[in-house]
Amino acid sequence: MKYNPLKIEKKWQKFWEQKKFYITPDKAKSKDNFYFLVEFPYPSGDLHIGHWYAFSVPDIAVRYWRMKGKNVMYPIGFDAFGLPAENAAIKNNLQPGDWTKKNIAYMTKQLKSMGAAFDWSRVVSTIDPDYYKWTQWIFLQFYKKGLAYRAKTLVNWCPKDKTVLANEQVIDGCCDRCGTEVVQKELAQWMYKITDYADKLIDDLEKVDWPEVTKTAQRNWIGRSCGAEIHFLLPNSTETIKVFTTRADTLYGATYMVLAPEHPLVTKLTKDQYLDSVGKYLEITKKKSELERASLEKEKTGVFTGAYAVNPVNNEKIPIWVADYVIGWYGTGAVMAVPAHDDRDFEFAKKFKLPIRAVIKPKAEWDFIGSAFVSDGVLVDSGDFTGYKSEDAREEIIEKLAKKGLAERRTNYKLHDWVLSRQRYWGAPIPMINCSKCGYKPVPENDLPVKLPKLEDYKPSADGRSPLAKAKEWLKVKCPHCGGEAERETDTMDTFVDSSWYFLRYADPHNKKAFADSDKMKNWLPVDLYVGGAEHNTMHLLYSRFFTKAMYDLGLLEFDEPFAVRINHGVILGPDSQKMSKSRGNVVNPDDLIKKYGADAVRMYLAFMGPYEQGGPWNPGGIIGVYRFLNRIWEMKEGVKKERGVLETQTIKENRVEVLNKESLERMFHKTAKKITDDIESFHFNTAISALMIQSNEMEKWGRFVPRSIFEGFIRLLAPFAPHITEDIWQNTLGHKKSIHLEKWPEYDPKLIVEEMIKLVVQVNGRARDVIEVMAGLDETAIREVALGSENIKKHIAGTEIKKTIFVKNRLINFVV
RNA sequence: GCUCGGGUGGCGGAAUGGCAUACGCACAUCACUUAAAAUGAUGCGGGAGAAAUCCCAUGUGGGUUCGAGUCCCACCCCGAGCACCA
Repeated sequence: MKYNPLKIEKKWQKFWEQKKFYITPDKAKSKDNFYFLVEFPYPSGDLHIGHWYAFSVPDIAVRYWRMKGKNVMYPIGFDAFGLPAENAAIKNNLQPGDWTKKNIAYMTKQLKSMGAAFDWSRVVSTIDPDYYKWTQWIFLQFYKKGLAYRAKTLVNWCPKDKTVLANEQVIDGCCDRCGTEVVQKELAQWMYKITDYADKLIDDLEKVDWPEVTKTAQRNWIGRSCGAEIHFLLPNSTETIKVFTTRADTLYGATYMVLAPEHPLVTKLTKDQYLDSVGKYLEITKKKSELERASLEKEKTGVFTGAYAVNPVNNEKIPIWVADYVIGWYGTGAVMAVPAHDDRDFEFAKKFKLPIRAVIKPKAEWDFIGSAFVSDGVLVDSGDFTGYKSEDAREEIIEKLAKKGLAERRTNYKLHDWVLSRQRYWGAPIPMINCSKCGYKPVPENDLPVKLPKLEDYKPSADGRSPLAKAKEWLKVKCPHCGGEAERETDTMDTFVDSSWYFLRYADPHNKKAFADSDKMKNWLPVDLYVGGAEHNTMHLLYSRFFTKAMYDLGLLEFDEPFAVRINHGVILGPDSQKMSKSRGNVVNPDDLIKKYGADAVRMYLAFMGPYEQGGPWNPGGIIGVYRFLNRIWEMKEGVKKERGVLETQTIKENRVEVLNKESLERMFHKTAKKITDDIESFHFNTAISALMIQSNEMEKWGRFVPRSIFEGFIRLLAPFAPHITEDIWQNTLGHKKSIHLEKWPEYDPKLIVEEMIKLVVQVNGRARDVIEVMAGLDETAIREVALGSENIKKHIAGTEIKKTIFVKNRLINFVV
């Protein structure tokens, strides 16, 4: 019978489902638990090859750890609320709920065709009221502790999607969903106080085994910088202007000050004759978009206010300017400008012909005409501090000013609080009630969930009012405080809120009384291994860490980092090396591939094509290689039905008879088993598959005489990679009664992976000149004798004297002449 | 500009400081076939040579070492993230 993947795969998938193999108990006798998490998909409607990469490749490791005797939980779910689903529903003229549920049903079917060891009994969907009840409940716990609050601030507004966005969702000034340029709007929004955790979020990165890229991305994103706020006095006034700086050592070089246009003192301190020009400047900046303002290409602009500030270290009067290169919300919105030691100030000073005064010098003489000197050095022209090193001067100057009340140490962060409210329909309602008498009051926990009402017209509106405002009946509610007439909050939550705790729910997905039972969480959490895309570095992964830390502080969790180990997978690109997209027409459809080659071949090829962290373009011709490999295994099984007890056979190669003996094949098998064991554990699936191919190439030489014991071991090694074909061979051909996926992983014998005969390289002057086959473990004297017997070596050292011999046991001998 | 990755055959890629190019794809020749597909065998970095064998080659230029794709220094290119954050 020919290899027919379609037929056998369906059959075994059904078998596994009926036998409930992958339904993971919370505890299993004498087995350690292993929580293996992959990012749950967003139900876009169709499984694409990227999903296969994300789920079927890690499934190799899942199946491996199960065979190794661990009780592995591999859950799956759907991140189903959110903008894209809603936009798709609008486009298709459907209810978002109908659209999403249809997609979930279809994708569930597709996911099952993957042959992954998902535990379908734990499936979680964020749109399920039983789920978002707890999303709302967690919000209320945060609210009670002041970690969720409402405030009016400048927020990112997407004019197309008609909603606010978190800072993390603005990419290069544009909405990360639709690409429209984001505008700044002052709106009252619900926020999570993630900034309270800025330090812990940076410092605790030490505790986790995550890729360095992810860690640095998070550190950069949080952007901690330690420095001081320094008070500049205004002449004839008690008022001061505070500036934030990390370079107090350059204070003597401050020649002017710059306020951001948003700074509250700008109009107040501007002198009469400058009011016109400053007013005009403020007008112009207001019209600029964030993107324009942030553009580095444009020339710096600014105006003088006519006012002066006094430098606290030397009582020098310096002019105060307004310029939009200073960011209003960061630090104090005001900076002291030290053009000699800051690139931006330098550029500005040159343009407006402001003085440039060097106060830090490297050892050598240095001229500031060309550019600013921004490194640390030694202070010059700095009063009492002349001669100090930068790093000392910083401390001392702050210290001195602090004593006079003119400075205080300060740490600033780039991180903003997380704006979680969205003026859109398709999300979990924020469980708050707005009473005209009492203000905002939380929905009593007993009334949760606040269910999302069905709305005929759920489209967003331009005025920033959520569509839920149209649900008149739903809106009306009694104030939980005074009992009077009140209205529900109409904003919904950002989807990232839903996904910030889903991994907790998998531990206890059907709990009606709590988001998860604490004993059940003990079984599984924190997550042992989390595999997902690098695009979540500063979003989902940061938010989840924040949730975990906040919930830990609330006493809801017993750990403060959610994911012990993180692996980022690469992205599969189209054959043209471009990102796959329908408009480009370079989308690879996994369903077609399965029909042609089977799920085993698809998963194996994805694992084989390169390092998992790397991803890369899909090569349409490549899959045939693993397909052929599986076919050869399929053919090979025919000869193995019976153990023939053959210890030796032969094959003819290049007209030479090659003698094959079972012992050396056995040794090779143990080496292969070790290689594959190590490779799976380190996620090097491509080299593991290569080792499988090498082993099978060797076994093929045996024709119909492949020793059964070795073949069975091989099938077990192959099982995590190609679960269907191995199951079929295991049960149907080899006649085992139980599933291969309940078998133990082959343990290799360390004694057998040591070769008896080894190929030892003979070098002359570090260049390989011969290879000799010798007994393993021979010492230098013996090897030297054999090596010097080689004709080619004799030739290379003829007429010269051996000055030195380098000998590496079992590897090489090198004669230096 | 800063931070983190990476640069190896026609292609995807392999190599604890020790035979560079494993494994696979593509390609070529042969076998099977009326033919093709499938399958199998052989070859496949460049150069010289009948061959044995030798020389050159891991982005570029230096260095360390008996020996460097691997370590160090400088530079070039590609990718990702951050970016007027004081």
